[in-house]
Amino acid sequence: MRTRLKDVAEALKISVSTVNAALQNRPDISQKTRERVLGKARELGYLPNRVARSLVTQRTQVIGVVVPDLSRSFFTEVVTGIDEVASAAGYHLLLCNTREDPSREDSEIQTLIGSQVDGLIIASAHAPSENEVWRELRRTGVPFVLVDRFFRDTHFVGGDDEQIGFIATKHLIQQGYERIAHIRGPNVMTAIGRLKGYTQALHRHNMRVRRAYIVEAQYHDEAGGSEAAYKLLSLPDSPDAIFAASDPIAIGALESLQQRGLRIPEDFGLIGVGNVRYGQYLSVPLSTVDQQRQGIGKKAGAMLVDLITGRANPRALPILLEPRLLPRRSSCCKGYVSGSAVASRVNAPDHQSVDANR
Amino acid sequence: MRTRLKDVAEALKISVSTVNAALQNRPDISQKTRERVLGKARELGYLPNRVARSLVTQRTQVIGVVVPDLSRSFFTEVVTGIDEVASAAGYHLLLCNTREDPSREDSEIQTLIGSQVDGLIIASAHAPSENEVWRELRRTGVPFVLVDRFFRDTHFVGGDDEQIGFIATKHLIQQGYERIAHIRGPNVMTAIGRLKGYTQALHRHNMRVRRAYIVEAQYHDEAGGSEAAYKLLSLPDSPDAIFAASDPIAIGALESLQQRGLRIPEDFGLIGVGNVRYGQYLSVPLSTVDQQRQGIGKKAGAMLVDLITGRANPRALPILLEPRLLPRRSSCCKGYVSGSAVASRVNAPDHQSVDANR
DNA sequence: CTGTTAGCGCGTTCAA
DNA sequence: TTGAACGCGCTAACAG
Repeated sequence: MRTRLKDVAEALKISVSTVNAALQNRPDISQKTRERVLGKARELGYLPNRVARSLVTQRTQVIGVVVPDLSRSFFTEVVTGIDEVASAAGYHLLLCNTREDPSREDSEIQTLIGSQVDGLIIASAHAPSENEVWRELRRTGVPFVLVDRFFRDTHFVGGDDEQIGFIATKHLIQQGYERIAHIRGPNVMTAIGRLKGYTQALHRHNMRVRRAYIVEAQYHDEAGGSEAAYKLLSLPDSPDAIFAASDPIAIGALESLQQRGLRIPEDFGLIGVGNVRYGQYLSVPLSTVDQQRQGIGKKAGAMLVDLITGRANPRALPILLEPRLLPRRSSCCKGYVSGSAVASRVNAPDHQSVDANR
Repeated sequence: MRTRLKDVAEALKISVSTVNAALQNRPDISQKTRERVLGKARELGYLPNRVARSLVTQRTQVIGVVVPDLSRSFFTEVVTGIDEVASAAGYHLLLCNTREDPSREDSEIQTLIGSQVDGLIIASAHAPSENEVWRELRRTGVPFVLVDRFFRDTHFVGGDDEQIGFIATKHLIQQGYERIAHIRGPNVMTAIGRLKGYTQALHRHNMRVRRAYIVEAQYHDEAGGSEAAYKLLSLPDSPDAIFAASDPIAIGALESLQQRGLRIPEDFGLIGVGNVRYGQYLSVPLSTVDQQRQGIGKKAGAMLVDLITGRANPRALPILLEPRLLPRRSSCCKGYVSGSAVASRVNAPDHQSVDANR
């Protein structure tokens, strides 16, 4: 059913290794045989068996990709970025969705190693402490790059979360908001970094950090964002702006704000993170910080390919992509009544259309 | 560096095949040896080499997935659905992004076949005529399922596009709109089906189909939707509602409508297709038709797994998932002034939160 | 230039 | 209950 090298060889009454050499365009094969081989191979529909090839070459041209949640746009965009550089370098992606389950992550990584992937890109679901499997990874020597969640002494590519928190908060301050709250993400690196940036920006501008102004939600949970905003608005001395750790949180918050009858951005400022698609088409165009999701994927893919081919520095050094502020109407600006003044100021620095579609 | 069966065997001074048998939990191995083997295997960090295993078993436990554009949410949601059932059945996904390039699709499918994938799920970039590679697919006997784009005599899972077009248009008619235009997608099956449903609905309600009311845009192109709507509004007898073939098109159209100062839904009705995330949070919550994207992926995955394991009917029969109308504010309803009456009517049938997150 | 030979790591006979 | 031998399809020495 499947044509093998041997079938081509027998049809031509020559040896397997000659066929092989001809198909590899090796120079030590006569033009005539090469043509005969190519012709017959095509005629019989020969396709090289990459499994057999991998067994001997010890390379699969496959990169394992491990993500915690395929249904979140962050990860699919990262995967898209990875695929772009990986496929250009001749690699395919073997995809694993761990659904935020650390034990599943461990077992998936093991089967990926068993699959002889040439390298791995992992967005880990593990808490910072329990990094068991990576000993295994190190032992086998499979090159791997972490994205989104960082661990010591590993190759890492991610957004610069402190910067993200810092520029988002600073932006709100500069727009004249005075009581800035933060809806933070769960207890993972990225959320911690954004929180840190938030507090730093407040300090830098001599504003105090109030515990009550910091509430938590899941990154992808609009309802949670809504609740969190509701809590904040119920405070005795309620805030006049929110830096949300993600766009979905911000979108949820927006609902609460609007239900409360608050005018945005006049009464209340709002900014998120992630630059989700359609953020600019929301009932109030949402200011956000772009983390360069595809860029993270591309960098990670490029780094891994370099690691595989030995072109990269095997010393682990983290790469942080610079975030970009995308001010839109939801935070621009307190005091403006509406309309064109804001719109024109907002359009210029908005890189969305340029970068989101590449 | 990598532990092999042989290494475990030598460490234990027993034969490879005994180790193998022990690891497979075959009953004809004594409890004692089994434990010794398991212990040593764990100690040495043995992971079965799936490449070698595949070479002999002729199965890889890998499903090839071919999509034309990873950056479109439709395909990533389908992939998510596929992964859900595939991983549950013990399969991994080998992902290929063809970037809408038919020749790339052909070559990718070939390397996937060469990779000995156990099956393929393909969202084809090919125009209906040029189905070259599928002879190859048929010849090799690799089971495959098509999604999104249909071809004769193949296993297919997709949305019911005629239904989609029909119920969307019918909905606009029932809401009292009278001059209903259609921004159709490009010349592919899905767009043709939706167009057909559109014309059928008009006929059914004794409304005429006007050529000028049908303009074209790319599915994922908001700017194109915007232009298309602009054209429609420039018509002498301009429409009072648009059925857009996708949500992004509808979102683009929405911009044009608002720039024109039209009140939605009072002056103008709008409905899209796809149930993109955040559609309900847009400046006007967007009515849409849910195609069940993840459902398509799940069905396709389940069908392929059945095909691989021989449980499925090898006769090709297309599966069309039933679309669901999600009426939101953008089309509900002409004559209503605003607010709560609409909102409450709209919330009940909105399945988004239920289905989008599974 | 072409053919022969020897593995890659594992699974599956069949003997012992 | 265990071990030896063979083959999956291909690549890479080396021999002719």
